[in-house]
Amino acid sequence: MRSENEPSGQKARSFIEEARRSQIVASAVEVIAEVGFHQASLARIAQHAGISKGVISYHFAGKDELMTEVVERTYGAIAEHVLAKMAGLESATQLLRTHVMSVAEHMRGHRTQIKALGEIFYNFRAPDGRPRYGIESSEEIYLSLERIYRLGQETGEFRQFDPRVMAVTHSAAVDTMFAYWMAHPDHDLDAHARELADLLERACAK
Amino acid sequence: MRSENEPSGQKARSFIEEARRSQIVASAVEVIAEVGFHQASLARIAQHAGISKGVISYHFAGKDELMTEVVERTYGAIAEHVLAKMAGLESATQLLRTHVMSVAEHMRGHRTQIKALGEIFYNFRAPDGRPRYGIESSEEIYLSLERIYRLGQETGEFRQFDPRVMAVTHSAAVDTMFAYWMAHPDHDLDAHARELADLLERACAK
Amino acid sequence: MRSENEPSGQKARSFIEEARRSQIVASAVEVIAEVGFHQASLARIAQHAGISKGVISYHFAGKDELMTEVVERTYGAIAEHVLAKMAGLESATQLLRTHVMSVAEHMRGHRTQIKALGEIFYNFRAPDGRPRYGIESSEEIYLSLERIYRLGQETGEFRQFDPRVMAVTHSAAVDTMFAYWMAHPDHDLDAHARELADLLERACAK
Amino acid sequence: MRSENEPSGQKARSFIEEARRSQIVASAVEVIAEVGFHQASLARIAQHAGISKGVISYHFAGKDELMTEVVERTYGAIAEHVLAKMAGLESATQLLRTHVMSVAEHMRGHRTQIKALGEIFYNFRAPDGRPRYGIESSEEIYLSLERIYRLGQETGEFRQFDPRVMAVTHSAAVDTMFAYWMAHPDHDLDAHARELADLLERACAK
DNA sequence: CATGAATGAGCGTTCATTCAT
DNA sequence: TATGAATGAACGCTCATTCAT
Repeated sequence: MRSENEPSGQKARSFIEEARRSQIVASAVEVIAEVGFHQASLARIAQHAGISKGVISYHFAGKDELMTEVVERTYGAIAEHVLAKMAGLESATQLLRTHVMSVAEHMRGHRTQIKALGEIFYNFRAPDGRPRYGIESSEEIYLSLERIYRLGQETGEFRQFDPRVMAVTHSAAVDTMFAYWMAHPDHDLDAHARELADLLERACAK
Repeated sequence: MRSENEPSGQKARSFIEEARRSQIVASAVEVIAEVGFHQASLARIAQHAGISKGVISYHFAGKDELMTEVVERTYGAIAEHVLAKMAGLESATQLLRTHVMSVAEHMRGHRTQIKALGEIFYNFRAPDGRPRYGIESSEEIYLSLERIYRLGQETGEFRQFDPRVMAVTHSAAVDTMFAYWMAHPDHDLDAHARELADLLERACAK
Repeated sequence: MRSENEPSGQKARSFIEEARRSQIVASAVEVIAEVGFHQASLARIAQHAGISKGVISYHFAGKDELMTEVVERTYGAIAEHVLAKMAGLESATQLLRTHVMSVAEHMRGHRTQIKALGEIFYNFRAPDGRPRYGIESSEEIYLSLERIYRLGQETGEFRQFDPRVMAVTHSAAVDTMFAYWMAHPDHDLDAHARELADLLERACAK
Repeated sequence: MRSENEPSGQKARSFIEEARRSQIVASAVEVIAEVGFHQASLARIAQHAGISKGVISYHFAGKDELMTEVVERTYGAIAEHVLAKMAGLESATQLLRTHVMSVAEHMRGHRTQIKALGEIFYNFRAPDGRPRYGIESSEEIYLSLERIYRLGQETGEFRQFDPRVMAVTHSAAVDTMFAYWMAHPDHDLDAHARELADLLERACAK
């Protein structure tokens, strides 16, 4: 196991190692998206990547670490894209609409990754049986969205409502927009996003 | 399989059998809710019920039939409750609000069942690997909700919008209200439901 | 278990009991012939007979006793038929030919029974793993056939040869004639029997 | 399954792997010969070989593949030996006698293998319940033997008879010679083979 | 670094048998 | 007599993990 060699914890990974990790993560994403979390065995992931099972064990402490890495990379990519789009905007309405639209935008180009992300969020559990990423781990998102809704209330753009309920609903609506689109690939994602933005905007309006 | 012991093909289930099936279904619900679909092995379900593994195989053709039964019973109970509450209502606004409120009402008394239901919906797959209850099987719900929203548009209560997006969002918001409440048991479910009803009502308002 | 009630071992079976045993044996024969010895579970045999599994356990000490009964009844029927045909014949050649022809005759009307018999002979094993009816249990047949061949040698009809090899070969040829006919139902069983009788007769001729 | 660990699809088997497969096949042969096909579970075969159950699953796709391999290796060895002995012979009488004698010769050194082969032939069934190697799969042998008998008829060595009946009988006689010898280890196999060759030769003679 | 090999626990399922009613 | 119910062992198989090379 790699970590045995790095008691200090932070030694930089070699280029080769980084490449292997990326390759394995990519393979994991594809396999999970295709066959689901539980059918995505290390054997299948290795086979899909064209490497031996042992390689995965060598580069990752276990299946858990691999899954965690998938989540971090995939989730990070969404956040990066969305935050870039929202940077500089000042009105709550604009922020709200931009969030919905930019997530949809990102979805279109990253179906597989987001599918895999959802599978892991929903299925990955600690050895004690408790979900590793329960809804608790959405707290960060809820806080971000709440900030937008609170801003709108402060500026007077929005009526008074419970920002937490709005954030939870907003988040759920966006996630399900993705799931619906995955199940109905001909569905017009852009139109859905626009309708959803309207919906949320009106729900907040005074 | 049960029929091994029974000459006649279609005999109604005996009282004892019905009791056992119910007991097993109940145990399955509890185990699934606690450890998740995939960790809910027949061995665990049997152990939890205090019976031997073979009993389950005796009363159910297989894990599939057991899961199907759990879904039918649990989902049926929700539908029954909600439909009863909505019966007789005529205004789309009332229907919409009642749907949200009555689902929340039911949730409060059936946490475990609904948790298990979600696990099965999300994780149960056919032998070919395809989800048994994918988002496709929400079609029925979407159609029901669409009917409400269309009614509102026809009566002039609601503005023009895409009823499908509204239905999908409504459904997601309700499901996530449940998940959020499960993760935060002190959360005020009723208040959330009321806020959500407001939110949806305003989103539709002219 | 029945035998518990009859320490003396020989109490006559009631009419009802006899009927049940016959019914179960008949069902066992049909099931074994259709799906093979190992797939012929008590459950399947009971289901095929339209009775509950428990009935079999009640009337037979176990699967072993049932199988033994099938063998005895089926084998007895063949012996009865063949011996009747051979009764009164005196020349070894006639006896030999009649044996082959009468077995074939019986086969035509008892495909299922003989198929089942073969399955049991070949597959039925004692708990220690040893075949219950190995080739050792053909000893009786071999002795009968040997008697015919010895007779022919004594009367001068036949040349000198090892009667045991002839008997073993004769028996195998007849059994395989059946197996071949089962696999090729359009095969002309009578013609095969006649050819086989010729073959054996010539093999013995001076 | 082996391929899990192997990137390239068609790589030749390593020496070690080949050794393990041979070891497992050998163990399977011994266990099958001793306790019969159906009692020969993977657990027993593994235990007999002194390895864990998983090893078998690792080297063979499943029980089916293992059984198929046993058949191929064992049957191949017989064919090889017999064909070598028959090569170059031209008279039908010689071919016939050599076939019987060389099979017997091979039997003497491969009791266990041939016993196991018989078990598999008779008991191995496809998932649909149909025998994997029924009497139908003896067709190849029948054709070979028929060729010999036809040759004899053409050259005038043999009288006219149905070559198929002769082939089926020949094959059955040889198989049963083996079974008889297995049950009676003191039986003189060579003498039996010689007697059988005489028997068949005379049965064909003009 | 990477591999192939091996492990052992756990899975869903089948089945002969036992037993109270 | 007959039944439905229940048991528990064994089955083939999957899989994350470990390890010598």
